[in-house]
Amino acid sequence: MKSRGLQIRRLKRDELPIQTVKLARFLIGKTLVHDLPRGRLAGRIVETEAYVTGDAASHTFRGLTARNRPLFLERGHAYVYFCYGNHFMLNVSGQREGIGEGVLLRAIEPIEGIARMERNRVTVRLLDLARGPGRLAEAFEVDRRLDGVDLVGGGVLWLGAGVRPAGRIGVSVRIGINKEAHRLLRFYERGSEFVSGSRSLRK
DNA sequence: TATGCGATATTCT
DNA sequence: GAATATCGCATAG
Repeated sequence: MKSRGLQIRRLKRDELPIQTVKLARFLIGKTLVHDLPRGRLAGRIVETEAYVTGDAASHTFRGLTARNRPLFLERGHAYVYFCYGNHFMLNVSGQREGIGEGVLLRAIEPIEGIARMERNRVTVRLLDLARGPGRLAEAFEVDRRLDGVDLVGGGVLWLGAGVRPAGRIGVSVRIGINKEAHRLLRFYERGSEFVSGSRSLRK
């Protein structure tokens, strides 16, 4: 008996705030979906970080390069890059075309395709499937082939409306950076066990 | 719980 | 050649 999964409505670009920090907050509770030939991977976004203009921690701090080009696309495009020689990171561009800003997706609560995520991650611990940006990309089979795709344009990797309302949203400093470490640009669903970082970073 | 470390590829200096 | 938006494992307390 094949599961039909739940209905998830695709978000339209018009629904995305035209401001990266607002988008980072907006995306908490929304859905990330990757439709693959053998099934769907989906989950609730529970943790994000914003990277904005003038931010030394942003990949666009020194302007447009071949790598960061997707961040300069109209809001809602994917920027996927390879980090620390091991992991892919998935970002959503957050501004009007020509402005290089984005939102890093840091953690997801798995909803659909869990068995496949377990295989992708070589772990059966539900909490660890997509808790952290590198794990998230691995669970969702996101790699550089998806760099630059439109997440609100009808493709296989897309943003959907929330299947359950977001809880209270917490704000904190970002994780894993050295520059601009004081800025409060990390957003998360408070109390969620699917959020990365230490316990204090989930409260 | 917290800290430390190695692995590893790509980008930019 | 240095830096890096990480992870998983090890060890200590």
